[in-house]
Amino acid sequence: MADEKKLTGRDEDYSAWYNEVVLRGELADYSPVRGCMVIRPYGYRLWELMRDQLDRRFRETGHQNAYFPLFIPQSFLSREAEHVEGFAKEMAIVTHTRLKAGPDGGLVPDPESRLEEPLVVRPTSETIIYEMFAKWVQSYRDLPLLINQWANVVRWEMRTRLFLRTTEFLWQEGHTAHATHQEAEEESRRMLGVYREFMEEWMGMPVVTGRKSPSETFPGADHTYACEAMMQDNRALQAGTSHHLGQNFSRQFNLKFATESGAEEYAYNTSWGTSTRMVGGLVMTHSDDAGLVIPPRLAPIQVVIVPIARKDDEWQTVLEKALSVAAALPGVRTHVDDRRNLTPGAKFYEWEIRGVPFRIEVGPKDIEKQQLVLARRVVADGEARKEFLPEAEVLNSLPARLEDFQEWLLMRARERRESNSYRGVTSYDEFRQIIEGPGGFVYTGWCGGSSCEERVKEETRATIRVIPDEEFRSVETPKGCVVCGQPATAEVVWARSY
RNA sequence: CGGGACGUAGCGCAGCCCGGUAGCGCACCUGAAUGGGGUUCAGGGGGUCGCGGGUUCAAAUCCCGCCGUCCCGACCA
Repeated sequence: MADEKKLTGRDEDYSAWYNEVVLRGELADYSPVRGCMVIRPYGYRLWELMRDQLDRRFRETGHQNAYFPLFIPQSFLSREAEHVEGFAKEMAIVTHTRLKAGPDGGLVPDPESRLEEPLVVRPTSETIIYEMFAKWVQSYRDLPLLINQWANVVRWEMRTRLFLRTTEFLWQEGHTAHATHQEAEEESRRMLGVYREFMEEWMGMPVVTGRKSPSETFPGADHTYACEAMMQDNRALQAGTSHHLGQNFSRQFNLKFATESGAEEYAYNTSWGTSTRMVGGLVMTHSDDAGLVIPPRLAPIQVVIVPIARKDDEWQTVLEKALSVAAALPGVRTHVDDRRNLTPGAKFYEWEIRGVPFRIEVGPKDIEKQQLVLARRVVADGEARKEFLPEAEVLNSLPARLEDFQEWLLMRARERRESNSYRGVTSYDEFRQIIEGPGGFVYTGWCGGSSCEERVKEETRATIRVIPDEEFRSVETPKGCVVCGQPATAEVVWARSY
């Protein structure tokens, strides 16, 4: 029976392991609607903590929140040709506004209520937002216009997976309008940097940043930047994107402004987004065979305190001590597990599967010795799982220990990524052996041709994740394309992805 | 839309081949003892066996049809 409670091992079946960790960690649950997800309170709190951090950064960089409609007139989508082509195949469409009794006793849409123009449920909001921007912008003095929206969107994907690809998901989409190409370019780079900083410093999830190849560019964008993280099965996860839209949308939505010299010009737009998918990335970056591992800065509960007692009179004393320990940790998100009907061991397992960074145990023996038992969710090889420390030391050192653990998780993830990255690969055979074997990030030269990219995708299911930014590039300039051998125009990162 | 599997209690499953009182584990409820790594014992509640039809004295079990779910592909800004 103990076996039943164990998780599927990470290395045995990664998908099953991931699902179990998410479900049993109580982040989310399946919903009656296929492909949709219920985010449970614990998972939602985690999302709120992420959201608050990002939102603060958006405000610090001059953005304001606003809200736009869920429904978009179908015709809006079709104004930008590439945009509609990219999204047309995964859309939910509203065509009627009433139901009536059908011939079989069930309900059918009332034909008389058919909408003249169908509404699509937003898969992203560029069209409706730039329609509004066009009304708001008259002069260069109205620019830049820096808006962000927290919302839900719907994309009717064929196959879904908790947090990583759900039919409906929560996200944030920033939309901006600028007077010049350069300003828009700076904006899209700036917001990519905001994402990267958040992912590394708060999620402990290192990312490779760079530009997308044309085939992976957002439909309607001039070019797209992205943050790519490596999961524990060595596949890539696109965790955030930032698009420079050029004047593609402003031309279609008539978003014009008067310049200083009185001339009329189309604005330059950017859009950028991150979603609840980041929660999945967090899970697949740190968690282990015992369950979730949540970095301290984002953990809904940072320290759980478990009182331990045999008899009722002991319980009162021990519980009071547990509460006083919690009170002595201001600014730390603590939780005292005062449930009387569970054994301590059962509680330990439960808080481990929920990824709480630190656990403090308080028993009669500890009170006597003025000590506490401290356990970190994950320790380095060879380190003790539990420490018996004087109470004062635990209280004084906890804030620093939380920060240490945060840093340690990032470092561990970075080391894992680097040991599964292959630089300077020149032979296609070697390339295939890596992708089809252990997997990982493979850095090679690329001629820039889409046919080489397509061939790799067909043969290995790997794609170009990014044309990496300078700091991620290997030292030598790539000599030739790993596929066709022609002169390379850039170094690229290949991987199988989610 | 192709290939494969599965549908029995909230969850995980056995039973089906060979038709005959619907079972097990976990979870849940009650009581007692327990409590420093998944406590133990005793008692209890919970089911149109995915749906429809057929064969039969009798169907979870055999036959036919349908529906649904999952996995692998295709798809995935």
